[in-house]
Amino acid sequence: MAKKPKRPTYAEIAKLAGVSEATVSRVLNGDDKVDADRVKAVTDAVEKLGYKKNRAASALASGRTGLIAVVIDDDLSVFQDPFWGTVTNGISRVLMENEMQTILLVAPLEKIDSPVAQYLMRGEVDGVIFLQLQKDSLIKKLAKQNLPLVVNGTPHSSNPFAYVDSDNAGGAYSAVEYLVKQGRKTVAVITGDLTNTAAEQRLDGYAAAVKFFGILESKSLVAKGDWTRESGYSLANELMAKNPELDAIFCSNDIMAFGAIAAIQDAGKSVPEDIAVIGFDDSFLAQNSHPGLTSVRQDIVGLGMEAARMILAMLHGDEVYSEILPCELVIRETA
Amino acid sequence: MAKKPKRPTYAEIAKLAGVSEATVSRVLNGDDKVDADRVKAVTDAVEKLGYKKNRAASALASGRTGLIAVVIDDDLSVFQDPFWGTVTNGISRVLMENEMQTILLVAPLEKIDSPVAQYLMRGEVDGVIFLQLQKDSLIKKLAKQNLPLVVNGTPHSSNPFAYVDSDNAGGAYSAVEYLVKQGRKTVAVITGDLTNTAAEQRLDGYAAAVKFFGILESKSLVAKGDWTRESGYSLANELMAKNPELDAIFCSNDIMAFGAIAAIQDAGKSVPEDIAVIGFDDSFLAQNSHPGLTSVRQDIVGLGMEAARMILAMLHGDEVYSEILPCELVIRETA
DNA sequence: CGTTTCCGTGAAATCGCTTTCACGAGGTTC
DNA sequence: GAACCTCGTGAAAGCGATTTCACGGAAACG
Repeated sequence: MAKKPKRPTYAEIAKLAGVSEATVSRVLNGDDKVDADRVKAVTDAVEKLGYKKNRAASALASGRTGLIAVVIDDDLSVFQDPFWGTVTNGISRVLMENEMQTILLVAPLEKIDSPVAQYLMRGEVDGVIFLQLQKDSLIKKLAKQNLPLVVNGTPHSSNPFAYVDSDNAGGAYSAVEYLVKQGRKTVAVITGDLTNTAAEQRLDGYAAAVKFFGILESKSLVAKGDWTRESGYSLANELMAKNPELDAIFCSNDIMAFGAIAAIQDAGKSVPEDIAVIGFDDSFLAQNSHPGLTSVRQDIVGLGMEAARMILAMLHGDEVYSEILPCELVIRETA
Repeated sequence: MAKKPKRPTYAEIAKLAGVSEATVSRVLNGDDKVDADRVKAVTDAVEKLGYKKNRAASALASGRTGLIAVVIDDDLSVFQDPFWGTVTNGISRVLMENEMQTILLVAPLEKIDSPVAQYLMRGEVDGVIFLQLQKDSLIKKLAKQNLPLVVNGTPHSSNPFAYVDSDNAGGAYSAVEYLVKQGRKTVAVITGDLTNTAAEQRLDGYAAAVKFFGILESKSLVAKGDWTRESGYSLANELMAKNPELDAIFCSNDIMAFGAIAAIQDAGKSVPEDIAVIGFDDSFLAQNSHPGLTSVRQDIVGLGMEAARMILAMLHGDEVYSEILPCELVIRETA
């Protein structure tokens, strides 16, 4: 057990500042209607004593815990992809700056009455940030309880909660735009799992660009992948077989892009000379591969920071709107 | 603000069970000297009311917060490597099962009086798990405060705190052993940054195996890298230049292994026919590369789970010893 | 059989902060 | 100038658990 070095309390501050504890509380919680002199007396005393609020006491008295839960659905993807860890870093930073604590909930929450769900509904935290979309039913129930809540990623339906997401469509659009400006005429796409909104949006961005720039539109240029390397490999082969003119492929993530590159090379063609390839995510993989993968970068830390700011705003009682963060094309060797 | 659905308190339980609140507390905290009948009455009442302890109240009264901090030094590596996120997952799982909360502290804590350090010393958490070695001075100071504390990774000096780590030396040893059994005669090593104990241990494991199996020992076979792809690339070139007989390279991480493979291929040789390559970490990269990288896998989730168990044991007042988790060689195509 | 010890138990104090409520001084209003 | 507000302030009542302390009965002792 940790030895508890006696910490100062309101009692000491109040005595030192010559005011009541109630006033100390008011000052420390930013109540504006306190005489300026007393505010100064209190802040001075706080400074002098090196006072820090006792969170437990504060939580007990106010009902606000100072905790924000970050909920990660515990499937394997989390274990292999640094994406969520990075988002969480962004969240933690912002919350810490605001004297809030980030508590991590890594657990499957299939059912609406799973332990995690109950935990959240019990009011043990002041707000929740979901990484990855969870069952709508749970989220709706929590929202109905008035629990401030932000989701990372775009939800399917229009829902009563705020979300943050990258501009998937815009990122895809800029990838295709770049390919066109490089003189590519026949640009295919390998999508992610289309039950996922990000995959959908990336496809939309591709389609919009193809239309806008007037290059070949064809069903045979759209291959439905599932984010895996294998799907990238086999679909690239299919695309090449069906479209002899093919000179570029936009892949909805980096992993599939690597699969596609392997297929292209195995077919005796070269990247980017014969066929250009662009991925999405600008993952560690893309940065360290050989040749370097041209890819669409998302501001992942930014997603986390923004989510945290939104939660804080909600706690503060402000109206909060969903946000879309821009993506940026990082040009390397494959396109 | 979340609407607080009125939760039951000790008062209700006490009334329903026909005992005093003190007894309720005793039962709920596992005090053994309570009459069996009353224990049953209380547990029944708890069950019936669906009671859950209010953490804030409990923390205030007992001085135990129920929080364990996970401290991640916030440099960029954390953002790009899923390693720490994975460890954290393991930690969170175990803690949650034990009704403890994992709070995440992502921040640089250079100085001994950084905000994070102060936070920890203030007794806001019941224990700390450090990911990655921090300044010894801070850790020692915390240990002196009797704050339960576990470190992930092996510390340099013998220190008064417990740690968990993978068997880096053993993993390296088994990689070299495998290479030898495959008939390789001249096995080089590319080390990580040797100021890091993991890098050191991996080198030690390599050296031990080389000695044990009686293959060529030579300074020219030891190249000091720094974990980066570039160092892997250039050092592989150097190794090939200095050792025409070279037929295998053990790299202390996967990234450098990819650099080495690129160098070997650029030199017109093939992997694994001419030169076999083994990495370390069995990262996402290794699993998705082409050809698949043979690599030493650590039980990363296990590291986290073990660290959490150790902290819990400490909280429980048990004696805790450092632990070393075994590694496993995952054979793919590069060796 | 009187006396000491042991133990399970409940009453009540306590942890440190928040918040309600009432009070009094100073300002308005008619 | 009486009646009515307004507004900053302090006293005090919680928040919901834990823990100390003292009590009474049972067991053990002499």
